[in-house]
Amino acid sequence: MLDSEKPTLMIIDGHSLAFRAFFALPVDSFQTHGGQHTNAIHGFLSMLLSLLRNEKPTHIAVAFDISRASFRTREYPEYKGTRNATPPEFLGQIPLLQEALAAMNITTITKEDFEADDILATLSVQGNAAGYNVLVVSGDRDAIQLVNENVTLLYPASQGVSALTRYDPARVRERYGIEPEQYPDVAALVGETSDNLIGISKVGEKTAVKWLGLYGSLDGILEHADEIKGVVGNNLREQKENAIRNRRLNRLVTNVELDVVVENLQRGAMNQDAVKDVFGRLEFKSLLDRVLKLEGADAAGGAVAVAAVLEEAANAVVAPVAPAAQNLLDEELTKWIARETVLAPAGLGLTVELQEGRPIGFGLASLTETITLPWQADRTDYAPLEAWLASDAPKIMHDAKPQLKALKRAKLPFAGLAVDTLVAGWLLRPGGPDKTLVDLVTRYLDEALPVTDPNQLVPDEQDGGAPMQAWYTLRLAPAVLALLDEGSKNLLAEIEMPTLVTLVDMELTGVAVSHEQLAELSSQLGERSAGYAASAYAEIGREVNLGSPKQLQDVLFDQLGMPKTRANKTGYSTDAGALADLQASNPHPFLDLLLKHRDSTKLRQIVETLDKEIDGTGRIHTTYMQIGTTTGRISSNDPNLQNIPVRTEEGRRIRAAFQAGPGSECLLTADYSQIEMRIMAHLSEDAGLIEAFNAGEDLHRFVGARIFGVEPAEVSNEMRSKVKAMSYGLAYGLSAFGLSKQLRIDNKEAKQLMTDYFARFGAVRDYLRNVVEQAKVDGYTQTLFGRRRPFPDLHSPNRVLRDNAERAALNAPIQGSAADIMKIAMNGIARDMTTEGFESRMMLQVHDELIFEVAPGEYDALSTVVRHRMGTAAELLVPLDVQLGRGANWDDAAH
DNA sequence: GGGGGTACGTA
DNA sequence: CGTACGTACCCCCC
Repeated sequence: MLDSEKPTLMIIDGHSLAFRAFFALPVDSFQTHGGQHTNAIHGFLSMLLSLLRNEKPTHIAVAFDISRASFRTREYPEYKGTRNATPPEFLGQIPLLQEALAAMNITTITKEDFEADDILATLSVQGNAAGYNVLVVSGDRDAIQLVNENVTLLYPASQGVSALTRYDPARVRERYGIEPEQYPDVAALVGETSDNLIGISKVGEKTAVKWLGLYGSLDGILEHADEIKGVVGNNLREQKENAIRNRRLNRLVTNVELDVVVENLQRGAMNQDAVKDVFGRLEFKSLLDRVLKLEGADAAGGAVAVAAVLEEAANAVVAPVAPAAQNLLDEELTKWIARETVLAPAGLGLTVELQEGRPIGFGLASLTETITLPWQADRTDYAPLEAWLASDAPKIMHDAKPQLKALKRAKLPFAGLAVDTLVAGWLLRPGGPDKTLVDLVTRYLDEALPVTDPNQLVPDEQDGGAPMQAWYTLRLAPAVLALLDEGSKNLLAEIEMPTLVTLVDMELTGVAVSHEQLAELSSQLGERSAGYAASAYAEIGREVNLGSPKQLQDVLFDQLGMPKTRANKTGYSTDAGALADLQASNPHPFLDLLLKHRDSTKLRQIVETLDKEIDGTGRIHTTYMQIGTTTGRISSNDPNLQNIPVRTEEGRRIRAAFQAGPGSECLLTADYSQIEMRIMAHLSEDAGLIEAFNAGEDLHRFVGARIFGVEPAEVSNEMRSKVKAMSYGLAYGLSAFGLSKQLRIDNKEAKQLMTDYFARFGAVRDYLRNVVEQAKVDGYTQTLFGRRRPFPDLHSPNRVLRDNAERAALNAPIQGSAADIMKIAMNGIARDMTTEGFESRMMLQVHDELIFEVAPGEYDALSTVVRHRMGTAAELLVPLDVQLGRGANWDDAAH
């Protein structure tokens, strides 16, 4: 039987998880108007609802302790004796929780003289024997001993209960270096403070694991106790009774006599009235929504499916039902691929099933058949699959990037990505809500993608396994493509799909970052912030949270009596601009200290975030979001490497920590200078602006000379910075008001500046006006390479919405064309680097900048490729200027 | 724990 | 009353 066909039994340690929830959630924030505390119940139920949604257990039970007393306390009265008295706020929450569970038709189990753990152990053994996939949910590490091939432990990842870590045997081995059944031996040796079980002195996890590796078990260790040297050896011999006692007590009982059998724990319908009553009394509004939605989801899904079948029947068309997956090998698989490829020349659907970034299975689909292929890293009998993956045979995928990353990690060559439906859907509706296969299938096929087999072990799988996903993806692709205009289809094939493949390599490559430098920087910034904070407190004679806008308002506007700043939703602004205004009108040392404190804490926070992301090889791997923006840009997250500071000296020290990794020679940075202004010159065909770029003169100096009627050499710094702000602001829809504010000049002067600017560069104004007018007619804007962005709000009666849409519309073609150009350049560079066999790697993209790690001896050749590809990515009326830099780190490599 | 709000880093 | 993002913290809610 396949795992996915087995029923799933979920057994939960109610007491341990409720107790964790109690400490994870603030007790004061969760109480009813009647004063009943509810934080433990809330936390537990919230976790439970997530589990029900993600894991879809067919059978479920929650076990509770009856009291602290059990056979263990009779045997060893000190057992759990160090525990503090149960907090009074926790008392009383358990019966209410049990009442809520009863309303949800979930069985709760208790057993006199036993702990909840023993009930879990007993049910786990029974479920395993009866052929269930068993999910044990517990906050007690002793449950690790229950893990085996069919039993997975979900253990809270941190203090709370929201994130659960899956412990299967492999994960236990990885985390503890032992087999699951050996865990009690480790715990017996080390001891368990929370249970008041004292272990062997000086023996920690490392030593215990080492001994187990040598002697296999606790018994083996004790037999060979004489062979163990040193102080720990003595301790073992002297204190072995502790270990023996601990082992006796931490062995879970697997034959507790229970009133229920596993088959009777089947999930049934909730009693909705009872649920509403209990949740109502607990005053859980959002949880009630969630629980009713969960219950309703099954029913609604069924209704839609029935309706779809009825409708199809009426039309006398065969209902779209995914073909059952076949499992083929060797010649059969070869034949299948060959045959279906001929029948479906547009491509086959492919879904790589992942677990923690590794491939664990493949789903292939033609329109009429699907194939399922489980995968293990060491298997070698899938030659036909590997050959097909590596070939140019077209593949149609959904959200291919993580899948392609996984293939690369598994060293499986891949080629032939024809369409990614996620990206195609984004081109159709950038900014739309479509993020998943379910979203797109609903919208473009008007079908409900079947909910997965409820026995599925993998969480968040709502779409029916890899073969079925592949089948829906294959059918979705033409539905989406049919709605794309020719330009967008071209953009998809020529720019976006190659970009996706390029990003795969960049993400896997990552960038080397010095932990030492970041740590040093962090401590310096930490000391600095502490100093600023102390001085700031001294100025106002008390300590406040400088990070709290609310508390700052008290200080500034009440205590110091400063004039009110710009209003926002929660009071008055305390942002850097507002504080600078205050400093000008009401100078006070506190303001300056506050700004400096903000600056240093912000930088420190960035440093800390980055430091945490450095992996075992000293590198940081960001994830690029190809569909993350409405304009066509790429975004970066976890961590965001596109907003690393650069403007201040301190910020640049962070960049200096990004360096050429071991074995490489240096970093190369390449950026487009003023690409958006160049695009404006191109699109507007403004003669003055084109001349400015062709003159080779400093742009702002050139423009300043025209506007102020002086020679370029006579343009002062002040004039230049005004012109610069004006030029950049243009592409954002800047108003005279905004310009005056930014430059801190009066509105009249700003207006004059704009008038003078457009007197010389009138085509720019005409172009910007025209973009908006055209967008009103078409309903969308378009970039140089045909990327469209719809703007429904241009006709909104709401002035604010309309104005916002106008500014976004005039910016979209400019920002978007720059994004197109950069993507074209990246793909060209990646292609050249592959075909010419470079060892160097492209690592980062920051909108108009690329960063490479240069292999020894490759700098000159690489810089030639980069300059060429970036410089020729588009043919504009003005040259594309590319600045290159070289250095040992990102800061040095900036020119 | 999660959402809204504010603030701020980048292009 | 300047476009496009992502993240962290505070605060308040459940």
